[in-house]
Amino acid sequence: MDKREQILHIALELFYSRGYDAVGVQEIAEKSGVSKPTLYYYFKSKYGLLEQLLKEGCTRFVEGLEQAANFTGDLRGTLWACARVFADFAEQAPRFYHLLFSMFHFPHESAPYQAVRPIVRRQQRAVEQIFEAASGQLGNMHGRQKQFSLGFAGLISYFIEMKFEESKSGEICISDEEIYSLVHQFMHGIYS
Amino acid sequence: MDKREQILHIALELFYSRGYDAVGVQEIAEKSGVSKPTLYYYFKSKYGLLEQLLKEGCTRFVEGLEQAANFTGDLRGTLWACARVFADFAEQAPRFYHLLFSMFHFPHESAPYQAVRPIVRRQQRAVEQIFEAASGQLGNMHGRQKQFSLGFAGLISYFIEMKFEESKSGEICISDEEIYSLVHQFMHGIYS
DNA sequence: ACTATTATATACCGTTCGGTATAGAGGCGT
DNA sequence: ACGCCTCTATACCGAACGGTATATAATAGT
Repeated sequence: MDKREQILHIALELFYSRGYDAVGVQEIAEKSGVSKPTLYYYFKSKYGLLEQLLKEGCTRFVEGLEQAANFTGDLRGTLWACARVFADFAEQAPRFYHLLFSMFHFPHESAPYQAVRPIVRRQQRAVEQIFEAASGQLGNMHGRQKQFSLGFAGLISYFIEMKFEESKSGEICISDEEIYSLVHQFMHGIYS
Repeated sequence: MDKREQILHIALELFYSRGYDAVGVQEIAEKSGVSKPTLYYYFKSKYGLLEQLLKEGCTRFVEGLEQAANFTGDLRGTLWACARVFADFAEQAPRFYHLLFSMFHFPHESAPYQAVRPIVRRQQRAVEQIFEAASGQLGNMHGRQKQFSLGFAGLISYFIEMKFEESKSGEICISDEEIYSLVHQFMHGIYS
């Protein structure tokens, strides 16, 4: 692994476990086996390192989500596909997933939130788009697209969070059935 | 306002807007109009200040939630009462609410999360208790209490977050009808 | 009046923070 | 052999960090 990758890897590990602000550049460099100027050579600042980390870790996820959110008439299927993208992401890159979603909730003026803001936006727009496209079919959701999209995203991410808390290894596995059940719950409530 | 209260007030404002780690004790003291040793006189450390802030701000909320979560046979009514407690809290202390819920998502090893952990626990237990009590009535939710409780909490907090993002003033108002609709959505899905 | 306790400030501690000036090593084309 | 570009380290910067030793007002009990 080259040094640049190594730095990103260690930074993820540290930001994940203690948070961006609580981790010093010094420590990242030392644990990566490089000196500080090397880190500053690749990423021009601590913030730049965070940005790059997010950018390189999210590309596939966000693109996958946008593709899955392409509504073609089947709401259940579309929601299922989106939930699957979330779940795959959380399975394949659990630390990264956790870091990302914790940053979603940071104070809006903080540096970490500034860095995730574009990703939050893209993710939210993708999910909203589903319900906007579907509102043509389902009159009763008119004007409630935003409520539904946030509700859906909230349901998914809380479910994944629950899986993390259950897991001892830090790794999780989410079956297709679980996702189906979750989407079903969202669409038809807890009684069915 | 006495100095102790003033410090807590300013600390809330600063932690809310930039996060615990990014705010220095110096700044809190200066903006509160006191010197650092005064701050350390009332709260023995920066972390102690955070703990005290959370404790004093949460007591009423958590107690209210535990009371509302007392299941007496009416699931819809119980969920409604709980959601109302969340909403009241968010209305009455928006900054505090936001700070608290952002800390729920911090890295588990970080100092801020250590401080909110007991509150998270109490809150989760209260909501779980509802579904455990209700599972006697509703066979189909057996074994899924945790999923439901996290799903419910997720739905509520995402809804409130949405209200915050819509609001320009930072203050929000959540009507009884909105809460009813939210609980209904949770129980019967988005189609009804 | 004397003493003890509470509440406050000045001035300082060592450490760590994010970031950089400078220089050297290694390959690479000419 | 020379200059150029990429990569890396030593050693340092001023500022800010969390926290404290010490002194002093003010208040209250006796």
